[in-house]
Amino acid sequence: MIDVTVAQLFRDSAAYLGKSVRLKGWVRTRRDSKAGISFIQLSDGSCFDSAQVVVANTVANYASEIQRLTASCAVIAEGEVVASQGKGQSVELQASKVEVVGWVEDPDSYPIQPKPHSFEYLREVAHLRPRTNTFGAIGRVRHCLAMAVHQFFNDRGFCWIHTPIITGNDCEGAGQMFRVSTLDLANIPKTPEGKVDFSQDFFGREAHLTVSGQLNVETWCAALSKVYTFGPTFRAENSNTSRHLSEFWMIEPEIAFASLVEDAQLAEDLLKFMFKALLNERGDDLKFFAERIDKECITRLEKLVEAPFERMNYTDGIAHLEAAIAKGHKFEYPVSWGTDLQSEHERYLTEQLVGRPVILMNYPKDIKAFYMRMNDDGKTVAAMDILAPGIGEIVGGSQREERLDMLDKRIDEMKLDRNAYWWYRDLRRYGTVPHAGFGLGFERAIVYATGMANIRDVIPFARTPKSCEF
RNA sequence: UCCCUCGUAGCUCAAUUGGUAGAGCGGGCGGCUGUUAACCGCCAGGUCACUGGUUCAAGUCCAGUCGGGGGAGCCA
Repeated sequence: MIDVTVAQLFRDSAAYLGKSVRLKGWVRTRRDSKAGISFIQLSDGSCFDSAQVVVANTVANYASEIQRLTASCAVIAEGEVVASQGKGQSVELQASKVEVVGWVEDPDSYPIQPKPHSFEYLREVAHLRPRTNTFGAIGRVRHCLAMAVHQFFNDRGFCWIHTPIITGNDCEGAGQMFRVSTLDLANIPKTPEGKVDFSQDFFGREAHLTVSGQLNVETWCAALSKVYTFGPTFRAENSNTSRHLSEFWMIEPEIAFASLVEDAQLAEDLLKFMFKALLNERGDDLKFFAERIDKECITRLEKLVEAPFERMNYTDGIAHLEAAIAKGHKFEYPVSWGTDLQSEHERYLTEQLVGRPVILMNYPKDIKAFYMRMNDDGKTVAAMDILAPGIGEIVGGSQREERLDMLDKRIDEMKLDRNAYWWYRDLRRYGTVPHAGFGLGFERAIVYATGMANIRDVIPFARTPKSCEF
């Protein structure tokens, strides 16, 4: 008797023919034949497909238990692997014994049924949705992409740096932060001036959840040369869209002795590596997404992997948009050099003009962060965004300002406090070096790969404003 | 936060100008079949999101509240 997963059974079906094996999993459906046979679709999550377990009425608990099995009952099935007499599967398990490990109480109201459910509904039963086809596939795709990220960087000599989740910087500059505190909310200590006395808080100062590991990872970049972070990130913005989460995962590489050109190439190489791995390893799940979620998803990935990304200066992007307007294309918002692109503008460039991902580079300094490197024209900074059809911005990055005088100038211009950045500024005082990096939204990459419409459905437990039930 | 939209059985949805609340799936029982989202018959299952109002009469009209979704902004 050998323990096998469904994935192993189908991958090496010829080798298992005639062998006695044990499968463990959950019932998807049960079909009865009153001639004395029941068919159980058994899923263990190891691959997209479920296995067919054939149970004859000669099995001891056939009438007492097998015929009472409903969706999601947990069972252990033992028997011989035989060639299937039916269509739909190459092999099946001819059961000699089926042990019911866990029943479903009140099958009448069990929330997951063998039929399509709306994703909105499934979010309300997030603890049970992994048992559906779609979310099982999401789980495996997510894992595959995460492993590909680590393999990509490891192959290229990067070190994975575990940047902190809790940060004492209230100056990371990427948006609203969640406060971390152990103060008694009903009895908050105050200073003589009437302000909250954070010196009595856990860390003796204000603390928040990180909105980016970039500033921290730059310190390790200035010693290990090639580094990256891959971890959770938190934004307390009141964003209610299909592209935003309050807690999401981000990949942030940082490379020393590098410019924006190498940075953009790294981002392109990473995305292509991730999606190649997905095409190679999760064909079963992608096939499902192509059939049920988004017809284009496989061809879109194949196209992305093959063709070079389009590179375009911000200034040229504006020119393209103005040309489109001249030809009669209507945008809701006006286009002019110096303003940030609206969603509709990004969509036009990547979806209509190019039809592939676009790397937009060298943005006006006034719409970008203080740490981005000033270009020689004095008007633009060495920033880049990668815009992807269907989701918009998937990567945001830049070459960092490595010259202390220029960095200080930008900190002052943006009315930030130099002292708050003392250790970040130290990096420019002690062996500074040109360096660059970017942030890749992990869930946005999954959305792109699968064609799932809402980012809340590509993370196991979505955190969004007014939503933290599970 | 702003704009739009939706809320009816366990789930997916229907219910005409305001006039007794319906189907499919799922569940139970029975039938049939090496079945494939199986099929056929019967049965059970509803505070029509909540609160108030208009009306002889409200799932339907009005107001408010709560919740879901889409779009925008912010960004990844």
